Amino acid sequence: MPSRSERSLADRISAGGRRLTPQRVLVARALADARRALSAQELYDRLHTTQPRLGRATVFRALEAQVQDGMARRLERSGHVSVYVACDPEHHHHLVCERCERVEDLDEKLLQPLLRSVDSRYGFHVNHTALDIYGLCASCRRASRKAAG
Amino acid sequence: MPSRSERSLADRISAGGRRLTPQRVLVARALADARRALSAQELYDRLHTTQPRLGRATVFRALEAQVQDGMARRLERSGHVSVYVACDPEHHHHLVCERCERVEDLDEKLLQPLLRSVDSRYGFHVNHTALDIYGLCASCRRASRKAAG
DNA sequence: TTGACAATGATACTCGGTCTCAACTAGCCT
DNA sequence: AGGCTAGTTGAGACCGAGTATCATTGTCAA
Ligand SMILES: [Zn+2]
Ligand SMILES: [Zn+2]
Ligand SMILES: [Zn+2]
Ligand SMILES: [Zn+2]
Repeated sequence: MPSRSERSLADRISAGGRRLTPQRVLVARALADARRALSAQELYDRLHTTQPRLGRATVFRALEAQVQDGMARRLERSGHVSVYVACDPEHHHHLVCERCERVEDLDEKLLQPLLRSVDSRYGFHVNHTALDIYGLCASCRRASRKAAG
Repeated sequence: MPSRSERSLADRISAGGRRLTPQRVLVARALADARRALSAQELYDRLHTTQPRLGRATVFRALEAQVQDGMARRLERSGHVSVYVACDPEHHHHLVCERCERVEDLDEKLLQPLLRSVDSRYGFHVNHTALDIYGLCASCRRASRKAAG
């Protein structure tokens, strides 16, 4: 019954001239509901149990389409596996909690001083930066502090 | 003839209780001479032409050993391929030139303000950061300015 | 409604990387 | 120098993520 979010989901899929198929809706909703980064295989495993007719290649294609349509971003996680996270396309970088796996967006403005220094100190002209910060999110940090006493 | 650098190369391989084999020397020297990031396959292709007896698995193993011994670092380049670059183990991040492929080390101190902000603004406890900055190095930048007029 | 053509799903395939194992050898001990 | 032994090599089987192929299906605009 989440007709609002469902609606906008369908709209965003339809945008860009893509056909609105049940498979794409399925994948997009699953990724959005996860609220964390998942690999295509993980997503396929989850969905395949309840949707036996869903193909593996379709999941890969649906995720790729989401990336191109600005509904998700692909992160190259160490170990040569791509993971996908539902989020806006503008920003570029994430805080990834190693305990609960949640992904938080980093304010791009915080990168400006670093990029300026790179230019001035190294004469290096920055085109693109790949940055992911791993650690403990605020809530996991509180929980672990409490547990540690 | 580069007996000094050759010597220290052998020393560094021997350190950590590893046996000094011609294959390891071969791989280590090739990576050091390249002065840029290379994938295991690229390195194998280069070496295999002049050393037909060198095995593919050996190159992968030699590179992995170099990473563990602090002679090289592995970068997860986009497109699920690992590339290796000969450099010290202490620093963590690189400026990668997209024209000449050279890799330059980034002074870690430049990251401190960003990491502090992440802690204070998001309450996020940073364990580890993966950062690579892509663009044009100083010399390629000069060359391209000159060419563009 | 219908037809063009995008999308799906099954499967074959590619390719980076690892595993296995018999043959080899670096390094140590005598 | 000669031998021992455990680490290393190389060939090839294997694995797993991702892509390509192609007949079939389904969307959506006309
Ligand atoms: Zn995000
Ligand atoms: Zn957390
Ligand atoms: Zn470096
Ligand atoms: Zn350059």
